[in-house]
Amino acid sequence: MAEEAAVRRYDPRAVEAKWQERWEATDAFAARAAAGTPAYYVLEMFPYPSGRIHMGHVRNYTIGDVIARQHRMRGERVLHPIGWDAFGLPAENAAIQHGAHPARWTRDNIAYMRRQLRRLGFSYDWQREIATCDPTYYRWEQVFFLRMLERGLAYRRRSLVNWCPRCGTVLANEQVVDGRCWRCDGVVEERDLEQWFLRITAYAEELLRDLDRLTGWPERVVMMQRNWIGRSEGAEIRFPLEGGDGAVTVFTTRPDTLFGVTFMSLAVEHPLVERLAAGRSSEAAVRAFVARTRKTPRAERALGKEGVFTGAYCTHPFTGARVPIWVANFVLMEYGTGAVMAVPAHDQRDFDFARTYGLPATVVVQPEGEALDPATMPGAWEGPGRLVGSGEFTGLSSEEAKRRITAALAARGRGGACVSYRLRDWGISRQRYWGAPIPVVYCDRDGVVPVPERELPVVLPEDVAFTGTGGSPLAAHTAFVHVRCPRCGGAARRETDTMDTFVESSWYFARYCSPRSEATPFEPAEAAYWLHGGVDRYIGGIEHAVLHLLYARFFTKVLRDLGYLPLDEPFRNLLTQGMVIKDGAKMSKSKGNVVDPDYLIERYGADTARLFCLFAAPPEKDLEWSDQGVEGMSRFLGRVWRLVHLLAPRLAPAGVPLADGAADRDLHRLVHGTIARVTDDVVERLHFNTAIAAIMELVGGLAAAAEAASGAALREAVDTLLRLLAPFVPHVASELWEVTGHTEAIEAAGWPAADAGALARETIELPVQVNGRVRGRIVVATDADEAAVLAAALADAHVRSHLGGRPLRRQLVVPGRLVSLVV
RNA sequence: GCGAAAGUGGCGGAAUUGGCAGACGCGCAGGAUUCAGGAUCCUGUGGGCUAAUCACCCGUGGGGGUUCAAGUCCCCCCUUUCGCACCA
Repeated sequence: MAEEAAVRRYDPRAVEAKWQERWEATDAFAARAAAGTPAYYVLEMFPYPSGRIHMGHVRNYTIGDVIARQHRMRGERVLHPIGWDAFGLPAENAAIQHGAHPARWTRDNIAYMRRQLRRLGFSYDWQREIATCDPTYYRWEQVFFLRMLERGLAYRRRSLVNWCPRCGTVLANEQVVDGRCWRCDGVVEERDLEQWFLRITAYAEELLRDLDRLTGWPERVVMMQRNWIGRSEGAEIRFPLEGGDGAVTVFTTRPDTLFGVTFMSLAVEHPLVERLAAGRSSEAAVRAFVARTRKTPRAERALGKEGVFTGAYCTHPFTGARVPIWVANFVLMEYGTGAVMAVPAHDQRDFDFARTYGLPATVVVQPEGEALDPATMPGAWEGPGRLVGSGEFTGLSSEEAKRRITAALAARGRGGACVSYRLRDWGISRQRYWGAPIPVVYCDRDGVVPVPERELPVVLPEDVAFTGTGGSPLAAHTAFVHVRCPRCGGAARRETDTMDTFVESSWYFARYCSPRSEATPFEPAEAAYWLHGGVDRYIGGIEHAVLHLLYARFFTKVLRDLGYLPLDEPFRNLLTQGMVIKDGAKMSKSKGNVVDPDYLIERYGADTARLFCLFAAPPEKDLEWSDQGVEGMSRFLGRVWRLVHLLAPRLAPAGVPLADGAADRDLHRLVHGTIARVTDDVVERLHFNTAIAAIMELVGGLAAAAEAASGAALREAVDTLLRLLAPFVPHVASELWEVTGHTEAIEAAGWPAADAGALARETIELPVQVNGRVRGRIVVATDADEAAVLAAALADAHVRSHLGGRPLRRQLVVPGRLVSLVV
């Protein structure tokens, strides 16, 4: 085409730089509250400043940006902030290995990544940027900690932690993968340390109950949290020790099997073990077993059930029978009471253990239509049935027996109903430098003393030495460690552990409402406006399904109870985006299959990168990387660029009426059909791939109709096309908006509304089925009645030949859909 | 083992409430333009049968069922991915 030579070439670099500068200069995406105007808060999980962004970030933030931009165009006030989850171990490792101070390393990384995010054109309110390593941020975290300490929600206790000898540090549970360190792959050991805990278990019931309210969350995530909290209803039962001194208390979900108990199993860490074995012939064997088991990593313990008899007995609460007490490697001290009543006939673990050690089994639950025999059973019967050999409870169903036995235990003072959770309190102490200091000191006289609030923040000192050996550098910083006791003024020692970085990410979403506020963490008016019932849309990876998303829910409830936030749940709607896959595996440095976003922006531009991430798959599914797919998106934008330039001189001014005639009417209909589809896809379904497909069809239709359509119809079509494109590819849409004569920013143009009238058609084509197969198509008036449609169907020659003159057994007209004939 | 999600052309994917399977893109093929390549534009593209882009048959992991009509609903099975994993 001769005209094409005149069209300016599409140069993404120049276009994108131009608009990014303009957005920055005008602070275009500042979130400003406006009473009476709807607020919309869209948030993507903030990044760890690792050095460079990866394609997963690009995908995550592009999804959020489309939503933010679309809501802005709908006239809502949008809060779309960004920040940095800036504390963490990699910064400290960089210091040890390369000598760069964690603060410096982190700041440099943030600077580089911030530039990358700007180059992608994300519409953040940069005035609200936060970094969690900033004392003005973690200061509030220290305040929260003190408040939790006052309420007993933070407490100190000795416990077993994961220790990686090769890294010389404690690891969080989530950093232990199959018993090995996630970074060096070394075998993780257990260590007994004093640790700070947050009492998340106090909120177990509410955290579980409120899952039902999270209707905007993926069912999968709700399920994972439900399993993680792991609520079990059952009974606590006390078995008095023989000799009259105390009892073994167990938790069981199967009180109905109580009469089938043939022994007890205690965890090796159980406090009774030592006392029970003391002075007996079994003492040496028990000690050896306990010592050996405690040295064995959890993962290896699971390989076989082992145990040893303590020599001691307890007494059955109903029968008075002697029950031997064993120590077993598979019993967990952290769950229930650390002691299990063993019922080999009705629990597979007990069955296996009993087989190994020749212990007896007693059947007390008989399944319908079967007679179990302990001698011949291939395994335990764990299902329901009717009770046998269970005294006064014999004959009851297992469900009924659970209730009655629990009640009888309570009446005798031998136990009662009990609820147990799998959820454990959250250990937040980290023997690491690069984290928020825990604001307490230890005084020989006064014990644990909180740092007075007026002295906060306890600032993390920067003048420390990184040797990589001998524990946290903080412990060697004498000015930091040696302090006066705030209570007695005597010599005291400061806590040198820092907080788990998951603490910072548990409340950052709320800080964005008033990130510079110094008087209070959350200004009530701002929080009320933006957080009306939670973040409207939260977007991030499924890997946080339990940890971060559970901690943030917990923190929100605590902050509510402390009077800081009027909020029960942090995230109203959650979108978990899939991974970015290449050559069949998740993109990762170790697999060598990463695509560098910088390269992509350099070669194709940010708009192409964004468009590809959105088009290749719906957001919740994994995205398969395709170099050719990227080319395709680049081609599409080039086509739009040329088409709009070509049509620009022909566009009528706004307000000129459409011409009569099919050309304008058809284009008008296509335009409004596209608006309806794209709006539904973006707002309701969040399926950007089909939204983009619809826009592509509009581009195709527009190109085909261009010659016959009037300047007015072209104006409507081109303006609409650009507005629909704006959230996805904001730079090129902005540029073309200018090219087509607009002086106002495209963001101000608003989101187009579909005109239902434009979609109306005079005629409609319907398929006609004969015996369930399509045998013809008829064109009828849209408002034709059933008889007219049927007559048209029966008049179709091809349909008639398939009917073969046979009488109709059934005829069906589904209005607007099809005609179905049966012979 | 328990729990969940998924399985559709050569590939990514679409089909929103049971109503024309394969939208859109990639790839491929043919053509136009071009010295050539690239770029761009046009046409075709599930399989079979066929001279045919007529018609007909088959087709959404496999097998059965419900229905005028099933990718979609029901039952059984297979495969893959993810999560939890001795939780008493």
